[in-house]
This record gives sequence, structure tokens and C-alpha cells, in this order.
Amino acid sequence: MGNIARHGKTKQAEPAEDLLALDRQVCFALVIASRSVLSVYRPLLEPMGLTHPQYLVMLALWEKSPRSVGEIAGLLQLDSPTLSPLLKRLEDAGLITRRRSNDDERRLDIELTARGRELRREAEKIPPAVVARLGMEIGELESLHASLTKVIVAARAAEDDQA
Amino acid sequence: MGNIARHGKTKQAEPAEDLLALDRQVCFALVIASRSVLSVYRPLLEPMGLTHPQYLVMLALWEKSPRSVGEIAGLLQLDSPTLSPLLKRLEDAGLITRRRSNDDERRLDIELTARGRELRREAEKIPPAVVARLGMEIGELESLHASLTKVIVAARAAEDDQA
DNA sequence: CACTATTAGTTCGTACACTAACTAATATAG
DNA sequence: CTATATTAGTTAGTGTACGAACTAATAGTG
Repeated sequence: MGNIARHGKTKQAEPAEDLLALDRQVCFALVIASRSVLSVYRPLLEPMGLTHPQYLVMLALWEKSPRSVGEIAGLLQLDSPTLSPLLKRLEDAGLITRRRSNDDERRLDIELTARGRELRREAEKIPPAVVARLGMEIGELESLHASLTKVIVAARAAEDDQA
Repeated sequence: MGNIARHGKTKQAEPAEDLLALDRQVCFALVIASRSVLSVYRPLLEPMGLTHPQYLVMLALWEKSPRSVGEIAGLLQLDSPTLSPLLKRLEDAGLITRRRSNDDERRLDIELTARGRELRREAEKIPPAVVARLGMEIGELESLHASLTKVIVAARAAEDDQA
């Protein structure tokens, strides 16, 4: 993301130097925050044998199963080329099945196995554990979530303009 | 990140179902926001021949050059195994040089080339362009930046506890 | 009904990101 | 001074991400 004014004393004419300062790039903060939080998840997901993207796919399926690849891609904002191998790994792990739909042979029905459904019980421990480890106020998390939602909407609109 | 309470009417006993709802996972929002904003950067960086991580490295070097690999890794919170090939690509692109330090042969001095320094002029157009495309208020970006900083600190502390 | 366009997934190639294992150089202890 | 420990980067292997090209199946059109 672009730069934002430094908090407090903002000079009237920001030198170009400051525009490119690392600590003022919101996108930099976004990327770092994302990586940092993922590294809090990692040790919690590892015993379940899941990576974070795989965990997100399982969340989508626990909400509703079966789903098509495109449906999951839409929910997670991922391309099918990313999901394709990921889903195969989940199949190898015995958590899902991949089968061509009867209605439409182009579509692939992704469905939870019994083991996949069972894993949910383990997964329910994750969110509270993460919140506990972060030790942040719920209010802070809520305001972050609100800000993030705005950015996502804004970025998506920017992409659509582009297209 | 874990879940946060739904805004407004929060039930006293949240069913476990809700805990795992996709739209309540702050980390999910973080990941999507990060990817979405990166996709706003992509078309702006592409004419410069840079990816976003490469752009961040260049930012670090425009602030100060030369720097060691470890120094850059610390700034960008990246591991050297990630940086190593990335820096080679920047070298191939003629933007930096990689040379063992004279003081300490273990260290690698990463230094801008003339072309690398020149690229800065182009790069200065990026942050305003991103802000313009996003069309968000500076205030919103500031509050986002503040929230992100808190999360980064919290996540880092969580990792350190772990270690 | 045959032809074309569209849609759903896959495959390929490039670029991160992270873990673990490795190499080379410096620092430290005895 | 020499053996050991530490530090700085690299290499190898796995798993995303994303663009581009491809395949198979369905939908639409004349």
C-alpha cells in the first residue's frame, strides 16, 4: 500500500525521501503482519498436519460440503491453479475426496471424508489458542478486522477498474 | 488470527460452529488483504521489472547502501534462504552487486548499481499511485497501520514465548 | 444438428517463504 | 595457538501464489 503521513508532526512538503521510507509503507506492514500471524498459527496447525491455506480450505468445507473447486477459489480468493495441487495434497492426507460431478463433468466435487469431518474437533481449539497467544484485546482485533475489510473492498475495486 | 466476536448482537454462548466461520477469522482477512493489495501493486511494479519483495529490498537499499544480507533480512523479516535467490535475480537484473565484505569474508555486501539508484525516480511514483487507486482516506490508512503494528508486535512476542 | 464460445480444472514455469542441512569464516576458550 | 562454537550465507526440498497455455465438457447460435 502507499505511504501514509507520519503520525504527529507532518511536514508541509514531504521530501520524496520519506515517501519511500520502509516504515511508512502500509503494504509492508500488511505483508509483515500476515507473515507474523501465520507463524503463530504454524505450530498450532502442524500437529494437525495442515498448512494455513489448507486450514482455510477445511474451514470452507466444514461450513458446507461438497463444494466445487471454483466455489472454494471464490471464497478464499485463490486461483484454481493454486488450489489444484493443494486439494490433491488434502486428498493424499485422507481428509477430502475429489470426484467429477454427475451433473456437470467439468466440475469437481470436493467432499470431506469421515476423517476430515473429525478433524474439526481439533480445529476448534485453534482460534482461541491464537487469540490467547497474541494476547490482544478483542476490541483491537475488531477494529483491525474492520480496517482490513475496507482495504479488501478498496483493493478489489481498484483491480476491477484496471480490468 | 483467531476469531473475534461478531459485531453487534453477540450471543452469550457462541456455538463452536461460529468460531470456525471463515468470515470471522482475522487471519483470513489479513491474508486476503495482503494478497489483494499486492495485486494492486503488481501492475505498477511490472513495468519496473520488480516483484513486491524485490521492491521492498530496493526500498531498504535506497535508504542505505551497501547493506549485508542479514541486515536486509532483519528489516524485511525474511530469512536469508528467501533472500539469497531474490538478490541473485536483482543482480541479474543489473540493479545491485553482491560482493564479499573485506572486513568479514562471511558477509555479503549488497550495493546498488547506477541503474539501481536511478530506478528510484520511477519508484517514487508508486506510493501515490497505490493510494490513488485504493481511493481510501488517509485516516483509514493510518488506523490500519496502527492496528497492523500492534498485531506485528503481539505476534512477535507470541513467537518469542514459543522459542 | 454442427460450430463456436464459454466454463471448469489441470499443467507448466517463475518467484516467494520456510525448514533443515551444509559450508566457510570468524570468534572464543583453554 | 588450536580445538570448538558461533555466525553469515547457500543449497535442497516442500508448499503456496500467479500468469499463460491447454484440455474436456457444456452452452449458445444459426
